[in-house]
Amino acid sequence: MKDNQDVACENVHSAIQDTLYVVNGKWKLFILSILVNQGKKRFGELSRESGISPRILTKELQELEMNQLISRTVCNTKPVTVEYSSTPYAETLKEVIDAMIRWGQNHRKTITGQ
Amino acid sequence: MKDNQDVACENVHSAIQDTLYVVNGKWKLFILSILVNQGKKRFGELSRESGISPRILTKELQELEMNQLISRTVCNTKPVTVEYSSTPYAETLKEVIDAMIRWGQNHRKTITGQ
DNA sequence: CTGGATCCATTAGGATACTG
DNA sequence: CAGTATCCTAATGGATCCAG
Repeated sequence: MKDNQDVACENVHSAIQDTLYVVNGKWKLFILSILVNQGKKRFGELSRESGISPRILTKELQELEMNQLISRTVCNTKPVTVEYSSTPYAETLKEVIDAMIRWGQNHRKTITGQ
Repeated sequence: MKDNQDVACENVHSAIQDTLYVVNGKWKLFILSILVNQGKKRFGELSRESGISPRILTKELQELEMNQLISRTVCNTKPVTVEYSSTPYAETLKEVIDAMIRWGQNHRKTITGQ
């Protein structure tokens, strides 16, 4: 294991940085957790439920779409509505998201003294 | 599971936000991954290996220490050296760290076309 | 309804030089 | 060696107005 670790050392470091680069900031993993766990949402729903202002939400959604983690569908309604949903590729992040949810739940118990 | 999800919905959201609040920024999880996987490091080692400038590193380490995720030990050397190491509580974050390392490795393969 | 445009305040992050 | 001080840039976030 030591040997493995030594040779893999550089890769391990760049790996976690690669992930942090894709899901950087306060919002991306949060948005993904909503879409992955609850399915598709419209722009307004996301804005309301997350508390993210439209300007920031637009930017975050565009970056997530660039990384193939969400898809954007314009609906033929009047006025137009737009649905965002997580892609199959985003499902591969579920392991990360779930681990963070579990840790957050446990951490809250810990700091509030159970 | 639907029922569970509905009642747990608010908690799930705040949970991931709680986690993101503790390990916010580009560096905290990266620093933790080094200390968790490689054991204790001195300030200078961390700065060199991570590429984080001293000012930022100091700030990040202080915040991690405040959250009981790392411990700081001043050694009786001349000149003084300081060792940082992950705490047992940081081990509970290993699940998150490892998931992010695995995802980053896979993501790199994906975007470079395997 | 979606989301772009503008303006402004706050914060995060980086480079460099310097002190105990 | 460890960490501060100073200075600066970029990113983040909120408010509001507006257009397709």
